[in-house]
Amino acid sequence: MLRTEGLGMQLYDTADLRAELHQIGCRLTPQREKILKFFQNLPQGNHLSAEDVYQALRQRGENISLSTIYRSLKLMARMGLLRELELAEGHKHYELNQPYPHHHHHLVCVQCNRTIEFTNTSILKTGIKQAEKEGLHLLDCQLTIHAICPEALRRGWPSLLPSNWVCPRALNGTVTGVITQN
Amino acid sequence: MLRTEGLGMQLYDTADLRAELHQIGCRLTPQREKILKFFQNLPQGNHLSAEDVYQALRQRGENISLSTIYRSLKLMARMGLLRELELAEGHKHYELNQPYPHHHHHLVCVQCNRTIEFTNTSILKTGIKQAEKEGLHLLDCQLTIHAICPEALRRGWPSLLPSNWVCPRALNGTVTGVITQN
DNA sequence: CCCCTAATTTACAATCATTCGCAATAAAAC
DNA sequence: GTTTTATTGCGAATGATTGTAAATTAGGGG
Repeated sequence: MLRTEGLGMQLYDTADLRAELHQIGCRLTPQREKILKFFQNLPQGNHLSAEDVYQALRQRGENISLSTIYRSLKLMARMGLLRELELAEGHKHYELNQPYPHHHHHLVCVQCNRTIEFTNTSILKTGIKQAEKEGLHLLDCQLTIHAICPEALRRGWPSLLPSNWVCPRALNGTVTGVITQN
Repeated sequence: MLRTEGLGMQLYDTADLRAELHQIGCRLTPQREKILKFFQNLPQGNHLSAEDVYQALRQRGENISLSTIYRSLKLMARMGLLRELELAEGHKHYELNQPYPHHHHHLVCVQCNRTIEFTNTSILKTGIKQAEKEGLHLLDCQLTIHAICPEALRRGWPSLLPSNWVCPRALNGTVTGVITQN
């Protein structure tokens, strides 16, 4: 249903989501629908934790329990609707799992946690090919590059950084959101 | 020192490790040396948690505290000596970060946690290029493919699996260790 | 070779993201 | 509508990981 090569989706409306859920014996609940909609309306480059989603929905007057958020995020990640990201912050982050034209990867500075998104179609192709070769159904495919910025290196690293020092790269705009083409 | 394109290493002896540590203001301790040696003598395909390392060293009569294991693993991952893997088990796993000929990636079934390793040189090239482009020093670069095996899909998924059911693919040999060439 | 200082280890406590158990609720099949 | 069974919500529990403070040790300088 609207999938591109088995990975991610373009747009899921209520009926699509219900169908997808029913297919695996699950039900469509208002909570699940709201959570997915929330991600679908989020600007590119947002990586949210369960707590983030909880707070954001709460501010919109939607009182969905934190447990339900956790359960829904995990479920949707396993369905391939969301991507579970393991960047550098010590807890999982989620984003919409988008198909080809928007499918992207992450470059993270382990010192300042700045995250740069970039696209690369050959990686996706590799993922699809590899899953197919093993006879598995692809859910997600992400290249994560861990790196360290030169500013942090120069200051002495990893233990010599004064605890109040902030990596200069972290100050250039937001932590996430930059997209570069390959 | 023995690096290949700035990623990973072939062999680190005591002097190399000391030099690398000193360069960033850290000291070579017997604990750190033993932990790295331990990983260097491990067969390909092992992904160990901090607890695993703790137990393994303890069995060899090396009593290194769990805290030290945690700190050393993190330090060495940040140095690019080890890779921190976020597969599907809910805790981090580590393996030696090896350069080009042995550098590899992971395909994981989110249902049975079976992990398949595969190599692909173009991905490493992409990682190197991308880090360079952003002016960052590359530490690691890993493609993680999340997928689900057809056996689990057929049984109804994700909630219909009886709790005592084991995905058949999980029974084909060990959970980790298979290497396929691209 | 010994001293000194800062880095490190250790044991233990603390944290904090995530999960669990269970009663209450509500999809959706009939 | 009734029934079945997935799901929610709450609070408690879990468990990986990190913090703390005292004791130890690496390694540079005399």
